[in-house]
Amino acid sequence: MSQFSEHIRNLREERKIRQREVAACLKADTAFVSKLEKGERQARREQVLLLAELFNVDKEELLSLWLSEKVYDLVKDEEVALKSLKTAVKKIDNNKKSR
Amino acid sequence: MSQFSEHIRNLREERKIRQREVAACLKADTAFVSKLEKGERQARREQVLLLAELFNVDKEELLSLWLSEKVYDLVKDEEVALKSLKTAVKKIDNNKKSR
DNA sequence: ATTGTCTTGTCAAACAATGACAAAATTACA
DNA sequence: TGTAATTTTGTCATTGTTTGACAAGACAAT
Repeated sequence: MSQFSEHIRNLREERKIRQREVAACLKADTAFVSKLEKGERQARREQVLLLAELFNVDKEELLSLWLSEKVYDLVKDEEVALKSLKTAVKKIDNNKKSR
Repeated sequence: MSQFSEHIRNLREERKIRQREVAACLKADTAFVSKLEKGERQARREQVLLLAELFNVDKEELLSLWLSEKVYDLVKDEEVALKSLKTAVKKIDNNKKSR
């Protein structure tokens, strides 16, 4: 269970819709949706946008949550995780300034 | 050119060794090393450790630089990059506390 | 017991990454 | 300039990973 997967499950349950409907929106089957909601599969970017539309939530918010999950997965097993993230933040800050 | 790739090139040049020797250390060919140094290939974790040994630098430092590069690559094209990184940092902080 | 919903296991197809090779380009220097 | 060493580029088969489909099982509600 990840932040993102819990979130989309919550959204779906709040709206009282079935996995089948989410599946239709993503053109996938319910097994796939089940796995998304349990964090056993990662959504692709395009799917995140479709979900945001379906649930009528802010796309940037949902994308951000999705991306942070991917980042977390990338670094979670490393001692140097925090340090690396901070370095990455600096790099992005620098790029922003120079643009 | 990435931070990491520039760094390993600098290390090599400081020590005045050839790509051929780096290649031997990694059991690869010089073409591969060239690409590493130009950021056209990403090193694997194991290779980073070998490089740290070869250049006699701190493994954690080098791993950290390598990982931050991967993080950066993951988020660099997204508007929500910074926000996502900050969310990931929080998640790691939380995990630390709870352990 | 039947129906609808969700979950699990498995697998082939799609996709991406790696490392090898050959050949071209560049550099060093006799 | 010639040539030997080094580095770079392009290409490609191999390998590894991810995705989404299917079938079957579990669970819940009635």
